[in-house]
Amino acid sequence: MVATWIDLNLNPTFHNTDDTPAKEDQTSRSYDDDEEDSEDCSFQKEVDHDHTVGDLSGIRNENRKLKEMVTIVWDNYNSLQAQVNKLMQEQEVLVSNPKKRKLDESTTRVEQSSWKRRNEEELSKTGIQRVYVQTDPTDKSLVVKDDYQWRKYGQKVTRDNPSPRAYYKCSFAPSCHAKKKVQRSVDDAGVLVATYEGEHNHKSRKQEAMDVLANECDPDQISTKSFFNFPKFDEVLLQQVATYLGKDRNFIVQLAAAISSRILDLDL
DNA sequence: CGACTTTGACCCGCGC
DNA sequence: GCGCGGGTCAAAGTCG
Repeated sequence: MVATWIDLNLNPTFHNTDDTPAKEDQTSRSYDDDEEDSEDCSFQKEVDHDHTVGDLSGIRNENRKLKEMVTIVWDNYNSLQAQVNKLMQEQEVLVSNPKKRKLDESTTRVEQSSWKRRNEEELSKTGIQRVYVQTDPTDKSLVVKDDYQWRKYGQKVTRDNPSPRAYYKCSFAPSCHAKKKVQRSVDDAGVLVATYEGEHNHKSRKQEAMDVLANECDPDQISTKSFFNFPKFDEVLLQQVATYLGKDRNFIVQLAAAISSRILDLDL
């Protein structure tokens, strides 16, 4: 049994698209080898330097591609989330307002949509935004993860809902006046309803991460130090991507194949 | 030890 | 004025 250490880090060799292990072999030479052939040490340094520069530009390209992919995934996620919220709001309007439901049933589709639009406009006018999040119904926590950091300051049981309502302030309070209320839906205990009030006067964690990433991609800002200190990325997004990839059979099969081929390479 | 959560008490607006 | 209910405060507890 050969003990094999597998480097699962996103090291500079992962983007090596031409599948030439010769370069990798050069960089992974042992220190003993370097001591033995000290004559061509300077030459070796040059080769290593060129190789490192090549690696860095490769990482830079890879970083750009990843950023583009993440942006696309994030935009798709947001548009889907907006559609879900819209549907949930329409459903809640019909359930929570029997008078309006009766009225809506007897009116035309055009009238229905115009009334709903007015309702949404009223919400946006007051600066209140409602977000619906599907969660595990058995999970009793009132936590809605978003790009901001919140501090819980109260919890109340309200008359119209057996589920308690949690009150959050932005962690940057009192300088930031943003607030949110989180309560389970009366109709579906698996749905958390987050009501946002006020606007943040600072950047979200995602925006900060994107800024850092943008700086990382800037060729003028490039340094080996910043490359290996991977930016603090949006945890939620990362978790979602990880979950998605974990469910993808093809990805798992390809990952297993890549790992096994790497093990075989190391044994040889 | 600081940041955060919990929870009972308090405040305040609204309807009667 | 009184009671009710939603929102907030603040002390105590918890956690890393």
